[in-house]
Amino acid sequence: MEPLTTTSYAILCQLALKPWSAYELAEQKVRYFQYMWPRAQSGIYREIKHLADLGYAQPERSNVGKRQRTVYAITPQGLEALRAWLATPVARFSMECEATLRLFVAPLGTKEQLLATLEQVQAEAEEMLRFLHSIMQEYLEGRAPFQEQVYVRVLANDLFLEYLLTMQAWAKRTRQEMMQWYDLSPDGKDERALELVQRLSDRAVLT
Amino acid sequence: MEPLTTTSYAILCQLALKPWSAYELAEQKVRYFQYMWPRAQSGIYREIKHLADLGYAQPERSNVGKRQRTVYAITPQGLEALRAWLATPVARFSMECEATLRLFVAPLGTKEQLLATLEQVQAEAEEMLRFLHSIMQEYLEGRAPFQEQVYVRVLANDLFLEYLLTMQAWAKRTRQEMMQWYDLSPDGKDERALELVQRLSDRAVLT
DNA sequence: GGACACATGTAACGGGTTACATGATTTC
DNA sequence: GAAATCATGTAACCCGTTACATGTGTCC
Repeated sequence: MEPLTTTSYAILCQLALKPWSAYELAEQKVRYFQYMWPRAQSGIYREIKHLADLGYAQPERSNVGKRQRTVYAITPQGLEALRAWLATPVARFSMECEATLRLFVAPLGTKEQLLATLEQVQAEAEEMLRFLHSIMQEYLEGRAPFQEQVYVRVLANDLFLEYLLTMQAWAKRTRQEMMQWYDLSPDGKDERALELVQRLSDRAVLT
Repeated sequence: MEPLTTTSYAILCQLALKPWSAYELAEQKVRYFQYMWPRAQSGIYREIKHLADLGYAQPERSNVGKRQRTVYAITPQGLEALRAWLATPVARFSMECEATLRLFVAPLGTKEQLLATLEQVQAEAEEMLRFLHSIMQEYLEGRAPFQEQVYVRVLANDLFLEYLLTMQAWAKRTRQEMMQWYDLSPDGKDERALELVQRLSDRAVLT
């Protein structure tokens, strides 16, 4: 009855595939928690307990040597909750990019600072692109975890890829644009700016 | 000294342009708080007080009729803080898209549910695209607020546009792909999936 | 003068974070 | 057998949220 968060459902999604310990979910084992839905480790520990309290996950304590270990499995009620979730309206997608905010007060800083910011954006996009590429190789070689899910996962990775390429390309062309500037003042930049606005305006027309 | 959040700096950015009341910042007047950095109204009220406590913003109380009104102006220390911020490493960009998570457990639901989810993503992207288009028109007609900032703002809007187009195009082609499926089971979808993986893998190679 | 939208806030909760704690295993 | 790292968690703070409160113009 009580509404769960998307993070709760993300965990339930993982449990639907097989039982996991909180540690496994929180660490890099589940890679989409690193990139597609990053959350702090402690939040996962808390949330999975919450799921257990609701009866959506069944904890199973065992011992590895002297250390105790708790593995959670999804329950029939948990599966039911997941199914119900799929029928609800989806949460709005969103993006956060501090670099664009910095552009709004660019004239307060230096051109070098702004270029460095954009370089950082580009580098982070490229780091994730390399990671994504290695994942795609795993699928091609048939050795990915949950290889049998490739037909749906490729659709999610498609978005992730295009999003990263978008970020990378933007950082690149914005740097190039800015490198042609003498400084960050508005002087003489109006005409070119309106040209760009016109281009954006055209592209924003729905087809 | 104490580290502010990006939201604090987003507010400081606005104050750097001119003084505002919390109400003006929180409501739709500042459009990028709606789309580029959406935050709840009450958070803005709290954060701007915080900025005042730190001496980064100067509150000026006045009366409109019988109602009191607080307008905040940036202080020299506030400007200095903004400048210092521009020199720090930028926060990582991020995206959240619940729809991709739902793909991971797609077989639990129905094809219709998934298609509806994707339609919703597409519709939301298109709504924002229409909004962005109207903004671009304002610039072209020279009547945008802060028109003189067009040369930097267009760079931010460029990213926003490409990001929205990416979301829209993805939702569209994923729907089309899925409409060719008989159901959500893996049966017979492997070959096509690996074809798509190969394409993603190729695109992910850095140039 | 009642309804309703505008303007300006406060209260309280929860989910996200960082930081810390502690025992086990491996390494050298 | 000391150090480093792995595995498993707890504590506490803070940002973001929703919900509520209340006064003020405006419309009819």
